[in-house]
Amino acid sequence: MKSKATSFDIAHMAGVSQSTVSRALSDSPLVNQETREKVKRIAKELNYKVDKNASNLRKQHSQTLALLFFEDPTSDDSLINPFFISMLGSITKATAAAGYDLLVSFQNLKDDWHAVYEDSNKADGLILLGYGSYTDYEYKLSQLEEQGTRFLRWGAPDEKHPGVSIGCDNYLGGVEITKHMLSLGHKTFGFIGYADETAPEFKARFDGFMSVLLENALPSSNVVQKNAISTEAAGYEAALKILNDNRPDAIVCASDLIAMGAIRAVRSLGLKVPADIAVVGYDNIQISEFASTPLTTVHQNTQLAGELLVTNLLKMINNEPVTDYLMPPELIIRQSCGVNSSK
Amino acid sequence: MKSKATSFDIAHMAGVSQSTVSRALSDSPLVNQETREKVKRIAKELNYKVDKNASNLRKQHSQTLALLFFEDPTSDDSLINPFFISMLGSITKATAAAGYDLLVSFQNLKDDWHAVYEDSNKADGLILLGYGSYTDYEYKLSQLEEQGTRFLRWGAPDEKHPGVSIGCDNYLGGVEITKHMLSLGHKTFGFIGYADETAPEFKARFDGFMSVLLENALPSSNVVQKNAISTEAAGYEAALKILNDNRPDAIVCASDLIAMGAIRAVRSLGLKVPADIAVVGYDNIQISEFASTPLTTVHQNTQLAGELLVTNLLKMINNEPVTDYLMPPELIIRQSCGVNSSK
DNA sequence: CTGAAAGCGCTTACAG
DNA sequence: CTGAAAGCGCTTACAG
Repeated sequence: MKSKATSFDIAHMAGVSQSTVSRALSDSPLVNQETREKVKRIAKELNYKVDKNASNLRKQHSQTLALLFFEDPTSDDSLINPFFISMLGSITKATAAAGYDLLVSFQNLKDDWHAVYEDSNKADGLILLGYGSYTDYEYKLSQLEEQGTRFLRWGAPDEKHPGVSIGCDNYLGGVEITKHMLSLGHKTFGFIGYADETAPEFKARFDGFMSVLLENALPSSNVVQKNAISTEAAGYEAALKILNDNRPDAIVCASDLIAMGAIRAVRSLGLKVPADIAVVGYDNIQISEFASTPLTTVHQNTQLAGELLVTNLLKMINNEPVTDYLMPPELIIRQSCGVNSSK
Repeated sequence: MKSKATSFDIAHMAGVSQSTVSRALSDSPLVNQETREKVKRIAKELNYKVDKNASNLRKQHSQTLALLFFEDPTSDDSLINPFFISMLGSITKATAAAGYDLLVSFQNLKDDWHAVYEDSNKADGLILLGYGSYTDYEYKLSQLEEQGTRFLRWGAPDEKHPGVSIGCDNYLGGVEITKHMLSLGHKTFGFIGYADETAPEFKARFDGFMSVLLENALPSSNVVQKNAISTEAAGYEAALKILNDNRPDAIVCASDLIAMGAIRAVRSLGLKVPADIAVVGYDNIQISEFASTPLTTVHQNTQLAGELLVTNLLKMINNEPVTDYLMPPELIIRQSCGVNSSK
């Protein structure tokens, strides 16, 4: 293994100064066309690549964005929430398109903030990605802000939280899905998913759901809500509890994973989806389309979300103003509610 | 935004030299207990973090691993192969556990190798992850090696390829799945998936499959093979072609995604899985469990794979010897082949 | 145990 | 258009 070439090696071979090499390689207009070409040719021959550490140290920025996944502490190790996974792709691409590198790390919302600061040091900006409540971490967020770290949070804008956030309008998603249910004649509901501050996304969906019921003068006795984390197993358990007590027209689930479990629960009692009980999910994860009964759900445009996150973070880095943004949700009607849309 | 503190600031405040600060912070045994504590306290107060660029430049290594996804050029943008996604989690964790950072980038196998070299410059080692053939890229791989880059390839070891690789035994996977089919009495088969060098993983699965048929003296006229890339749509198309011509006992698919499509095709003709036709997949992606008919498939231990990839790459970086490794596959029997295992 | 000094490989004013 | 020089913020021999 030969030691790597430096700009001095190239300078030597090209018979110019090292400064000129640096200029030529960065396409500075200050350098003669001919010189530039010669330098570039030699650099190529030597398989020379600028040392990022040196370059970044000198330039005082890292040309790197960090993506911090805050894991759902409840979900098991091997199963990352498919929704986030799908955002990873678009974030990676948007980052690369902007000429930045992407540092990815998984964080535990509970304790690993030390690592966050570490990362904030290695990156020009941070993207915070994770379900769940940042409520207990406002303090940390403030500290991040105070420290001058540029960061963007995925999630619903919330005046209680420092920093700007980009998210999907979960309230509106809940509204749309519920209107759809009502239009199909469903009147009594189960709702599965946390509906409190520990899961702001779920709560927003639930609130949207309830608002439509209220609007339509349906009594709150028409709905029974059960907490559940976003897993198939939790959805199954919760659905079973609901079905043991009563038999609503429909079960509204705070996530697709929960919905998968709910469908299994319905079936396990010998009932059919959607003939006996309708089920809706949220997220439009890949499974939802291929499920035994293709799931009616709400799509969140992860492609757009990733791009928005990256371009806005870049704006922050360039000291341009950035504001909260809420993306509209998109209702995807499939078979699990009793409507058969064309495939 | 106040400018970041440096080790000199701390040195000043602590009344010691900057070298001592550096030593104290890195827990050098050379520094007095009391001094260390004072320095650390002040560092904490100032929210000081070592500048990685400076530190890495000085130490001449980056303490970073790069993960390069080679995208299946055929798959659409938004859908990353779930199998790889699942490896991302374990790789990230293993990397973090080793105290390294992870740089993630998506590459196009075709042209973006420039970026690979870039990355090789920013990381101490590279993990190459992607389906498909590296055949055309041997040259690039050699160049990487020549350049002294430490890299590990995910995939079947292959003497034609430079570098060491860690992979799953696809041949054995094909063997096991086929033995299972035979034990259920299936005798005629469709096989969906490329079975040539462009897709070495698929080919190995196919070869394993064929070897068992041969062993059992089944004529090759008992199998019809159709090419397909790893998508639901391609699986659907290919299955339809097979079913239009003949009606095998079972369809063996080179991936779960293909199998999902095959199942849809079988159904679209009014046939049932597995009653009329058995279907098997490969990968054990999340969908396979929740599919309309839970899929019999082959599990690849992504958790282990990720750890193996990281620990072995770290060994390479430390100049320890590393050899190719093939992980055994694991047959997961569910309902799509006609056997009802306990859930 | 501690400090002064060198140097990692760049970029970019400064001077010509 | 080009070169000589400074300096980004560290780590680590070297000297005490």
